[in-house]
Amino acid sequence: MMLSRASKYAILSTLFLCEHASVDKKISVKVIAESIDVPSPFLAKLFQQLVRGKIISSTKGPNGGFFISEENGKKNVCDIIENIDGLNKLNDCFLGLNECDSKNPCPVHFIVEPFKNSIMGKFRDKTIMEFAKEISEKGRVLTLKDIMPDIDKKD
Amino acid sequence: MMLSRASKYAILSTLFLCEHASVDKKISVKVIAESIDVPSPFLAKLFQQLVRGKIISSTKGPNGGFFISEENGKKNVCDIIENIDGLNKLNDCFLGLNECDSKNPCPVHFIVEPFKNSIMGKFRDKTIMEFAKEISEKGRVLTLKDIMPDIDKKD
DNA sequence: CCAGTAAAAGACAAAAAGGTCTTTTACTAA
DNA sequence: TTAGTAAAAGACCTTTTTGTCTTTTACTGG
Repeated sequence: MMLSRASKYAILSTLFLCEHASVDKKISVKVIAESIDVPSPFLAKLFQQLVRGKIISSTKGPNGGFFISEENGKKNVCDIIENIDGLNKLNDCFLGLNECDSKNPCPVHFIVEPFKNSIMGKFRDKTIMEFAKEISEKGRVLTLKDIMPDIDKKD
Repeated sequence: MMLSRASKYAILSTLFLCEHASVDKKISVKVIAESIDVPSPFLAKLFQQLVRGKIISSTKGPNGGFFISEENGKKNVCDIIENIDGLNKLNDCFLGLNECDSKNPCPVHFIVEPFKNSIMGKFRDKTIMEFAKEISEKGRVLTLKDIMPDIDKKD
């Protein structure tokens, strides 16, 4: 039950887009990659997939870039994970057993289960837009480096 | 914060040894590998490391094999994880941020934190021997295939 | 002390994850 | 309509993880 680095990048950068981008303020991979501190060609690849999965949107050309459409904003974090890792990754047994449930639990099943439910709940209950909003209201910074580069003054 | 397959194998097979092996009933890699349903040369490698880390014990030759000494039995699950993956693997931020604490939490920090504490507690509070005992008392089977091969009738 | 057994050691192979680079396509503004 | 910009696509490389194989070493029972 754990996320690949790709998923983590995807979650962080999508939330980043929620906070900082919109239809008329698109952001390029390079800028996001630097803000989130992630290799940009790798992020570019990821973004292609997220676009195909309708998690984020993009337009090419000058003033092009990535952003969150209204439709995109309604997705939730589970959708992101599902799109990159497949949702089962989070549901899989902590110790890797392929049969593991309350009837036939692995040694740590009853420790892990409540957590899984709690986190999946959080990840499903709110849209990414709500999630991002909640985070920014709590004064939480999404970037690794808490220094925000001057994205906002462009345009 | 997640385990490699190696760690999972290590935990399962160590608990298996706790239940089924002792100084005068050593078990070979092959038997364990089959019971736990794990590739045996891979397990063999892992076991070498676990022996070096004093998590399990071994003797070569006829009637040789792996077992849990009294000293070994006092280790806990964290020791196993630490020996294979390094303990930080479990402590790392869920989203991969390298700065993530209550002062500067990642978006899911407060969801993940209680779980981490709870599971680490469970993994540290009991020795592997106690852990294994508790599991078998609860009628819990450790193997993937709940069919136990006929290890017990040997010797 | 010899034959056989089982782990130790370490070289090797395969697959997956992570990361990079180049070319093509689409768009926009001058 | 053309020049430049930025994503799309896909080939390619690197590292890590997982898994295999062969040889050596240690022990034991006869």
